[in-house]
Amino acid sequence: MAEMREPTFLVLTVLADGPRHGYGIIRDVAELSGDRVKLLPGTLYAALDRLVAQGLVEHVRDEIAEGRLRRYYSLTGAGLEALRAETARLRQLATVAEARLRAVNPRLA
Amino acid sequence: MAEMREPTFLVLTVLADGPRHGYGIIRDVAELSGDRVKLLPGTLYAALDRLVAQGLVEHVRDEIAEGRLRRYYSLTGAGLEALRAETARLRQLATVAEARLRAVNPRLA
DNA sequence: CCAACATATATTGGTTGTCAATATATGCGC
DNA sequence: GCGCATATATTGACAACCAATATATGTTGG
Repeated sequence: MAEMREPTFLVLTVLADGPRHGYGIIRDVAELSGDRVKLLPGTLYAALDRLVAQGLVEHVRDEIAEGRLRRYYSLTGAGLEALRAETARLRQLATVAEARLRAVNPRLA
Repeated sequence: MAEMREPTFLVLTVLADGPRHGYGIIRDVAELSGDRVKLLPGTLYAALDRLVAQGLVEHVRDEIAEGRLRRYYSLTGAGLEALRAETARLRQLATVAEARLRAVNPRLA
């Protein structure tokens, strides 16, 4: 699996909690990231199409709520595995960088 | 500061340990990542130019070792801060995703 | 009542960082 | 002398993202 960027990672993370529709994902990503990441429509819908094509996400159903169409998406098994792998990679990156940063501090103190 | 990709992040992480020349960064990044990330020359030198232009890295000196030129680069104060911020962001991402993944497991077991 | 705003999906054009490939040159080992 | 590690550099292509715009419905406030 190729490199995954932050917006894509957060989409998968949100979907790990259960099916969501596009706009719901935008809201949840904003909340999950403390309003740091606000997905733009172009980013989100392109990401969903891509993730479906990659088999990490599937389009599960459509709903009409309050007159508006909602397209629901869900994580696949492969998507869950990809999220696990990606999370482990991020954790490892943070861990090695933190070790280096701890080693740097004393020299500056 | 805009989004930082993995190769760029690892370059900063390596430089947190002290000045390095380009090829040394390539070697250290490979080692640091357990051979998972092997920087290509195009990626590295473009990243160094960009980081210098952004003020996160500076070109400190040149050496000639065994007949070959070595261009040494070092983290700036801004670069160290950027690395700290980026590391915190990665840790936060990993943490929230891990929480969701822990919540998902029981439903599947 | 209508204007602004939230909800909801979609497309288009541009930017950016990376990959892939190629280039050049030196030192070392076989 | 040939290949390999060392060392820097450039070019073209691609993938994901941002910015902007578009369309349409429901809700809320003046």
